[in-house]
Amino acid sequence: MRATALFMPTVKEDPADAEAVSHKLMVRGGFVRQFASGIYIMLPLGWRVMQRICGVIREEMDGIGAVEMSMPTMHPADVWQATGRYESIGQEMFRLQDRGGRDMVLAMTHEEVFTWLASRELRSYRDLPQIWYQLQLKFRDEPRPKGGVLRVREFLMKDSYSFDIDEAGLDKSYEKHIGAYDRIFARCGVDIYRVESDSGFMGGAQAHEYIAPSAAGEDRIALCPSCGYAANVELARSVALPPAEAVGAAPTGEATDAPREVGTPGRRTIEEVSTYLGIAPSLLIKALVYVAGDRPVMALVRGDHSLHESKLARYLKTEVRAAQAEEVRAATGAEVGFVGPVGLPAGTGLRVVADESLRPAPVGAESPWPGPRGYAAGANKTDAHLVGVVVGRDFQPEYADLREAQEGDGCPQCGRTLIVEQGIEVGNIFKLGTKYSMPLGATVLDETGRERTMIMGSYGIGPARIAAAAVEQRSDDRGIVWPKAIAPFDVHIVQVQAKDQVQIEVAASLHDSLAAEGWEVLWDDRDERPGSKFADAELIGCPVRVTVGKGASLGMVEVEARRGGDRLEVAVGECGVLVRRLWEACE
RNA sequence: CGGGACGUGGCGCAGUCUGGUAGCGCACCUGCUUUGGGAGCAGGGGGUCGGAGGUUCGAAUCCUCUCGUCCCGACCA
Repeated sequence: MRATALFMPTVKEDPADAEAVSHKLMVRGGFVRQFASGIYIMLPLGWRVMQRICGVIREEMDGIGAVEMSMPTMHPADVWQATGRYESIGQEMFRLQDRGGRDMVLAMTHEEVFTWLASRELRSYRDLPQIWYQLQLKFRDEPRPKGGVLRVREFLMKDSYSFDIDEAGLDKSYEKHIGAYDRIFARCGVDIYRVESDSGFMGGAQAHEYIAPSAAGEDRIALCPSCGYAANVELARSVALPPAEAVGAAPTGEATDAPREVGTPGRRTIEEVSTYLGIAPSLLIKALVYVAGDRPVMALVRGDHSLHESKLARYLKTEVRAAQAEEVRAATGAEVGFVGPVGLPAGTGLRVVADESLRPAPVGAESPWPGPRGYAAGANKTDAHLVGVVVGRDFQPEYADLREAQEGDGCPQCGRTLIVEQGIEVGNIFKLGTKYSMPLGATVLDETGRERTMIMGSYGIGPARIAAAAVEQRSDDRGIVWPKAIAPFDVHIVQVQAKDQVQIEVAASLHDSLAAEGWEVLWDDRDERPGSKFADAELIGCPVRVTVGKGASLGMVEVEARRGGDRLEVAVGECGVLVRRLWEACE
C-alpha cells in the first residue's frame, strides 16, 4: 500500500482534549478521530488494527468450536421487558420509538436476542452445546465517556454466548473461553490478569474480568504475588492489618468503662480528628450514611480504610447512594463529620453495618493489641466525638465485608501481602445460568423427554480496548510500538527521496517482493521531508522499517525494528531475509 | 448526579480581567531554493470569536440563558 493512496492524517501536536497516552497517540498517528463525545471514527490505520485484532479473535473463537453470526443492534423493547432489564437498566440504554410509537432500544449487549433465537431454534439436548458469537456494535449512553477509545458510547465488541444442558456443560464452555481468551490476549501482545469480578447487571454466578495493567485503566485489582489470588477490588476479600501503629499511643485504644465525649470543634475528616485527638486513623471509626433503596443505613469502616459502595450494595441487595447532608442530619441528628454508631437518636431504627475489620477479636485470639479495642467515633452531636468506644459493647452492628482491598492487606487465601494494580478491562466472562433462558423460555428436551432450561454463559472482548491497551503498554516517547500481530502493517518502507528514480525503483520492487512473501507493506512514497517521514514511521509503529535512501544507488537499504536495536544495512536482495528475522524477534 | 475548566481560521494557542472592531505558531496554496531526523525566503487564501438574547455609541471581551467538549468524583459487562 502506497502512503499516497492511504489516508493517514498524522498530527504533530497532542490533541488538547486527550489525557491518556493511547488517546494522544491514536489521534496523532491518524488511527482515530472523535466525532462526538464517546463516538469515534476509525480511520484506515485504526481500522486495519481493528481488523487484525478481530482476525485473531475469530481464529481463536472458531478454534473452540464457536460459530459466528450477526445480530441486529436495534431491538424491540419487549424482549428487554421480558428479562426485566428494560426497567432495571435506566439511562445507560439508548431508547427510541419507531414511527408506530413502538418502544425500541439500541443494544448495549445481546443476551436477549441470542437467547430469543436459541429459544426458537434449539429444541433438543442433541442441539447442545452451542457457542455463538458475533463482532457487533454496542451502544451505551455512558455518563462520562473518557480516555479516547477506552470508554465510549458506541463500540465494537466480540460477544459470545454458550448454551448447555447443565452446569457441567457450562463449566466446559467457560473453560474453553478461558483458553481462547488467554491465546487471544497473548497473540495480541497485551499483558493481562484474569481476576474474579462482580457479575453486576449481567447477573449470574461466577464471573472473571481480563484486566490489562495500565495507568489509563479505570479498574483496580488486588493481586497476590505469592498464591495468585486476583480479584477486582470491588469484590476482593482481604485481611486488614491490625491497627498496630496505634499501639501504645495513649490515651487511644484503651477500653474505658464507657465512651467518653470529647469536643472536636470543626474537625470533620478522619485526618482532622486524628490529628486533633492524637489518635491514629486506624483507631477511628469512619461512619458513612447511605440511602439504600429509600432507607438510610450507616456503614462503618476503620478510619484508615475506604468503603467500597458496590460491596455495601451487594450486601444490602439494593442500590445505594451517599446521603445528602440533610438526610444525614435527619437520620443521626448531627452534622456530617460527627456521626457515629453510638448515641443515635432513639426510635430511628437506623441500620448499622460494620466492616469485618471492626469485629472484636475472639477472646484469647492472638493479637498485638490484646483486650478490647477502644475506638474514637462521631458522637452524633455536632462538634463532638466519643473515645473509648468498644464495638459489640457500646453498639451491636451487623458485620459485612465493606472495605476496599488496599495494597498491603493480607491475601485472603494465603495471608501474604496483596498488591493493587490499575488496569483496563479488555474482556470478561460470565456464568449466567438461567437468568435469560428462564424468562425467555429457552428450553430443550433432554434424553428423557423432560423440558430443561438451557444454562448459559456470556463472554465479551473489546477490540478497541485491546488496541488501546497495547498502545498503553508498548509505546515509547516517539510513538506506538505495535505488537506484531495487530500492527496496521508489518513492514514500513520509508523512501527518503520521493522523486529519486533509483529510490522509486528500489522501493517499488521491495514493496512488491515483500508483499509477495505475504507481508502487509506500507510504502511511504510521499513527497515529504525525510524527518517527517521517519517521525511518522515511529509514531505509527509498524514492527519493521526499511529505509530506501542514499544507499539505493549501490543496491543497499537499511532495516531496523521499531522496538529498538541496530539499524542494519543490507543488499536489496537480502532484505526479505532480514525483515523476517527482525519480525520474528518482535513480540 | 456533585465539583472544576474550556469553546477564537484545519490543529495548538494568545487576546477577555481593564469594551474600541482579531493575532501568533503549525498546517494549507503559489514560486524559487533545499532534501537522511518534523527546511528557508517571498507571496497568498481562510475566522458568524460555539449559539441566542441583553447592556453599550461600540462586545471575542460585560450580563443572562443555552449548546458542546474535557477533567476529578459518583456511576458503569
